Amino acid sequence: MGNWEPTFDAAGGNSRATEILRESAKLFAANGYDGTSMQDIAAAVGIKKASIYHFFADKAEIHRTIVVLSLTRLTELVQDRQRGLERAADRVEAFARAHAQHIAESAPFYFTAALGYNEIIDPAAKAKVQRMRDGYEEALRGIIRDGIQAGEFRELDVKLAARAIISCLNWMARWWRPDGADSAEKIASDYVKLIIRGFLPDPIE
Amino acid sequence: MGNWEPTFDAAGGNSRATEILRESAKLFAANGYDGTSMQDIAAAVGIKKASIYHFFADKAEIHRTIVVLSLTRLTELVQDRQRGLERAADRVEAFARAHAQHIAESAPFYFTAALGYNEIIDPAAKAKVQRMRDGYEEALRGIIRDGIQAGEFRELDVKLAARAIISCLNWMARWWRPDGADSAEKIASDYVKLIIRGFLPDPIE
DNA sequence: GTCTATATGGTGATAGAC
DNA sequence: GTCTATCACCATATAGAC
Repeated sequence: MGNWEPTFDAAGGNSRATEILRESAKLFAANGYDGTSMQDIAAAVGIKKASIYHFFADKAEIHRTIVVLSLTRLTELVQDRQRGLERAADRVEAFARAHAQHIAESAPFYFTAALGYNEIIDPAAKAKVQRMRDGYEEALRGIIRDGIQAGEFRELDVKLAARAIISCLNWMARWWRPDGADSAEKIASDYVKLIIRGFLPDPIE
Repeated sequence: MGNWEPTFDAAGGNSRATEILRESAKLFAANGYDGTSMQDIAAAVGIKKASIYHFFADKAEIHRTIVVLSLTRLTELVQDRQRGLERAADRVEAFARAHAQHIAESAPFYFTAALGYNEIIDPAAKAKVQRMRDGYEEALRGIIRDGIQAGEFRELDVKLAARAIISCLNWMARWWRPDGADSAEKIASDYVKLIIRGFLPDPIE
């Protein structure tokens, strides 16, 4: 269904654990953390719920693992895709398209990672996720800063600008569905072009 | 804590019902719908949980009521605040500021309304909320359309533009906290100005 | 590694006294 | 309008056989 699946193999290389993570991600996304029972997960995998505890200490650990893996994949993706491009506008667009690709490939998975990490109770894990998210945003800020330095963008509030774009992308994960008219990547690209260009008409010569 | 509270009185005029709604809103926002038990709500109000059922048929009705009241208040607020202004840019900004005011005044309350309405199972209520949200977005689209017609904005994708601004506002409800450096209204205003102006420098004369 | 069986506790909701 | 008492259910998690 998407190439985020293989990354799950990083979680120990165990195939059954991978299955549990994958099915859990779908269920968490569809029904929420509390709305998903261990019984639901077991049924989706095709085992009994007690068997899950052979691989994960508890339900929270499943969720935590999903969030970290998803954020790791997201960060890799956006970094890779913008690298090599010259113009800052193109780099921002590539960044956004990569984010959108991650949403499209792993809608349920992403959803949990980006929006549901509040469920993480463990303080250490929470801090780690926060750090990952900060690093992710900082990557976009760096691109925008480069654009200003190159004279391609005006002197603007970098933090605000990065936040505006990421807000559009994160919110998109809430409403976008694969069966819609436009692909996630197209919408992301349109957002970026609209925001970079602004609403104002060309000045009259 | 905010002037959304009086609107609760529309819910029958009963003071105890109002208390239940207010405390529930806070708890839903803090811990989620599933993460909030009838016991939690009762304790916050200072009654026993069985008493809640004298005012509301079930837990879902409490949530549904909160969502509808919040969206009603939000729609009134954004409509009122932009009326009378002339320039489309000012009207968009007033719209966004009003939305931000609603977030600031009733952060927990708003949160539930804007982001948690997925919890609504009842199809009729769900449709109603969807209609209210559509009406809300359409109000912003109307302002942008006016701006294009007046030549103040260029010919742009109105739906996308409205969605971009609302994405920023909705996402802000996720991360903004009253003790931060900037007020919600200031951030909303900055978002709008940034997006309307765009990232590009003035053309060299 | 997977199972059956079960411990333990919290949940939404109801009955009925006052 | 608020209470006590309780029901029926489902949750997470564990024990221990195979």
